[in-house]
Amino acid sequence: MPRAGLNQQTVVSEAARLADEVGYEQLTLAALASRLGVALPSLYKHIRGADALNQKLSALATAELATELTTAAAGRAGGDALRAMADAYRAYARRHPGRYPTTQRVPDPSDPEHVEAGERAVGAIFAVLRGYGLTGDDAVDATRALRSALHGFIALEAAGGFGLPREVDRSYHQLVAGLDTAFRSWPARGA
Amino acid sequence: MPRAGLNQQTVVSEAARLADEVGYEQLTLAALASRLGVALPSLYKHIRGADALNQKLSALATAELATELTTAAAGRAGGDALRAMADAYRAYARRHPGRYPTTQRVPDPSDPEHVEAGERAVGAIFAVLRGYGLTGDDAVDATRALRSALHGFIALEAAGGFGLPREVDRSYHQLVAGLDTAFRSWPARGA
DNA sequence: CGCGCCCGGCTAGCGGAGTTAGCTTTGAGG
DNA sequence: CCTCAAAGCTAACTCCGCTAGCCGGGCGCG
Repeated sequence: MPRAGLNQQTVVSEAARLADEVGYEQLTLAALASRLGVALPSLYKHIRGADALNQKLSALATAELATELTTAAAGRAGGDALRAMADAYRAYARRHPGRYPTTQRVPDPSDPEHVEAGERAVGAIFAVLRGYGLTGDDAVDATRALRSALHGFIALEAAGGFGLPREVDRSYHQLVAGLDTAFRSWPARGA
Repeated sequence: MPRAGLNQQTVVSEAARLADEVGYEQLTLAALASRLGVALPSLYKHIRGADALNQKLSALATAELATELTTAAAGRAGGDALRAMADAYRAYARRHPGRYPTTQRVPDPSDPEHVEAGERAVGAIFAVLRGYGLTGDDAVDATRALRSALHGFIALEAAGGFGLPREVDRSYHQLVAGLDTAFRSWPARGA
């Protein structure tokens, strides 16, 4: 009986693929093991358990998302950058419906790659907001607003909270336009 | 051995209390049964199963939330109404961390009370947006934007995605102010 | 080239969650 | 007072995560 030749890398990336196929909620160690042609307990040689797997998935997805956001914003500024980043954000969530939810997990402080990925993601957002003249506490507030709006939209969309799919694109476009408006005249702190 | 005297009403409302105490993820039929002083399978005399319970919980929470939103907006208009409604929304989510997540479920079409509760909630939002002169498709887009922003913020907050708790209030305040700005000059459709 | 040992696979078995089947018994209404 | 529907129960099954402990493949070193 030849060995499967797994390692943490292959386990996590296959888990990511599986999650995208069957949905985050349906991602199970049993399904993953069977997909990898291995008995369930064998996974424990590579990963500490279900929770650790989700954490690693979060690190992977956060890194991917950070890269896409950075790429989207590169070479653009202001509203252009904002729209490009927002589109990239939603596109990632739609392309990877299983791994996207894991990006909401707070990064594991003991995993340097995870922490770095999280910093890259907010760094990309900060860079765009700097184009609106937002820095310091204002940038913190605006970052939270941007993340809230985009994540909220995607969560509602994924939950089926909206009606006709065709119209959803327009609503997203309007949301981003609204953010642009808000950032242009972001209320002064303490206002 | 005297009967416990349960019915669907008492089961669901106790589930709501339990969910708020232990968290939505930790709400389990086993825990609920033990809380009600009954064996687990007995619950099936009142509820079809775990999924049906969550659906009923959703109906309950949606109705409560709709009432709070309506009350908050009553007698106010424009930015005042928006701020009051946004505060009520977040207050509900914080006061009922277990039942709030269920409000994201799409209403069960076969449960008239659930459907009606959902309509009341978006009706309350529509009424506030009408104060900004938003109607028709614009109101649909703006409603989605508002729900996205508020829900997204609460989701990130609950996930621990923000830092210092003290600052979070300010960020929420700024988010709502940004929404006010956006709604004041909501981009024309087709823009 | 051969041999030892590490490590990645396995089987067995536990506890917890949800669900179903089918029995018993309470207690309200005729 | 007696019937009977409904409300409780026990037992048993499935699926999931996890732990313990065994086994053998194949790499590294003598």
